[in-house]
Amino acid sequence: MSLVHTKNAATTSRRRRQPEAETKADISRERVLVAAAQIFNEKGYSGTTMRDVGRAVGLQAASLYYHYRSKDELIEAVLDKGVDDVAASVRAAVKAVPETASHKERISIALDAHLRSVLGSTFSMSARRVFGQVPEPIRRRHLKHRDAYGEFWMNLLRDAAKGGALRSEIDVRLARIFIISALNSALDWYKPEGKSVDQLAKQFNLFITDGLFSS
Amino acid sequence: MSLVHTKNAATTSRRRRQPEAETKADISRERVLVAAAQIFNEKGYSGTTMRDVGRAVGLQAASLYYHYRSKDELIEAVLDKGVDDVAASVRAAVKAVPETASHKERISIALDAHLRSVLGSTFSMSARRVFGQVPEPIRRRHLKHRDAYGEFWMNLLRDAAKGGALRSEIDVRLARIFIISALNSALDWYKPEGKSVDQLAKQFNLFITDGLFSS
DNA sequence: GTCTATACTTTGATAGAC
DNA sequence: GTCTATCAAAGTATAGAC
Repeated sequence: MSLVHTKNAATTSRRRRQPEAETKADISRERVLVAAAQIFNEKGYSGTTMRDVGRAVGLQAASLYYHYRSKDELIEAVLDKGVDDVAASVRAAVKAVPETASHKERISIALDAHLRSVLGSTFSMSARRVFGQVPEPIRRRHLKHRDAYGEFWMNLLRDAAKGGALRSEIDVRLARIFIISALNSALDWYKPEGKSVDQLAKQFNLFITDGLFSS
Repeated sequence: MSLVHTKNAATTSRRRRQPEAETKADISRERVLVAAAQIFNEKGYSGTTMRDVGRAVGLQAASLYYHYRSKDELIEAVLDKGVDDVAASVRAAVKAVPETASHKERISIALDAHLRSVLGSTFSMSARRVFGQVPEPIRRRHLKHRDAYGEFWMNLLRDAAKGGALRSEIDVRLARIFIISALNSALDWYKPEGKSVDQLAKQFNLFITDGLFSS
């Protein structure tokens, strides 16, 4: 039957009536993923060993291979979840904006949602940290997830530009990268002990939409 | 006599009249450093082996230990040179600005110099890439170099704020981090095939000082 | 599903000849 | 200064018992 490694094939021994009952395998797999995100975030890609991850979930390193084929498959899952979660969260926030809102309002909401989402997710923290450390093939595959989210922002900005909301000298493509990079940079230095995410979001919004200088 | 590992003790066998004649050791040490920066930048901290570095300079891995005590001493040198070079370059550019210049002009110059310097230096590229991967003690020591440069920017911005050039709602401390992070982010995605550094600098200047939205 | 045992590989670093 | 030889440690991954 070979159910191994096939996340939802484990529906066999289901006893409850929920359409998506979680098997023990599902649960372990999930716990491993969460722990991996945590540890990759702390120690980086090469710095994290399968033994580390195993210890964190109370399993032997060898047992992890029942859930993930390799360390690389594991980190790829972390990476992808990192950006997909943020993308979903921002899309939802923007979708909730009334049609009547201005371009600036819409983009402000998106900025805010991105920052909050990113700072609140171990997966995106982890993804940012290890992205540059991961083997090339993984990075290449993962890039598709980033690009999809990047496209979303491109549309947001293109609409604003068409509506005449943006400065005319601006290269929209560059602006998109600038925005996302600036927001993500918070992952490198933000410490919850200082400013609240709320205050941070307000300042970033100011920096990005209005700039630093007055008049 | 034990001259080993003491960079300038090698002045013993000097034959030329230059006050700083380079011994063979100096030359090798330098070549190793440059190669290391290159390779660390490509493969990251744990991804780079002493064998890799040795191969790049035509030495055996073991021979590197004549010039650097350890892999960590080597990467720390790369890290420090990365930020020190940029700092020196930006300080020089700002020093050359006429006293009569406005705060905005001064800061524009600094932005420009930082971006150019960072994109032109293998050391700063490498430093950015590996900073998050390096053992904690190294990172901690290295942080002093960053902080020194950060202070320079703080003064620049504080002056501008005092002069009333900045928007009053702005948190200067946060603005400093925002600026440096945004500029450095170019290291992650800039490709020489696209826009020129010139164009890039102009756009960044616009984004940061004036913001994205018109009026 | 998870364990124990272990094969295999790679790495940072040292010793000592030249 | 650089080489050859080598070691000890650590890591990924597999095999097979339970």
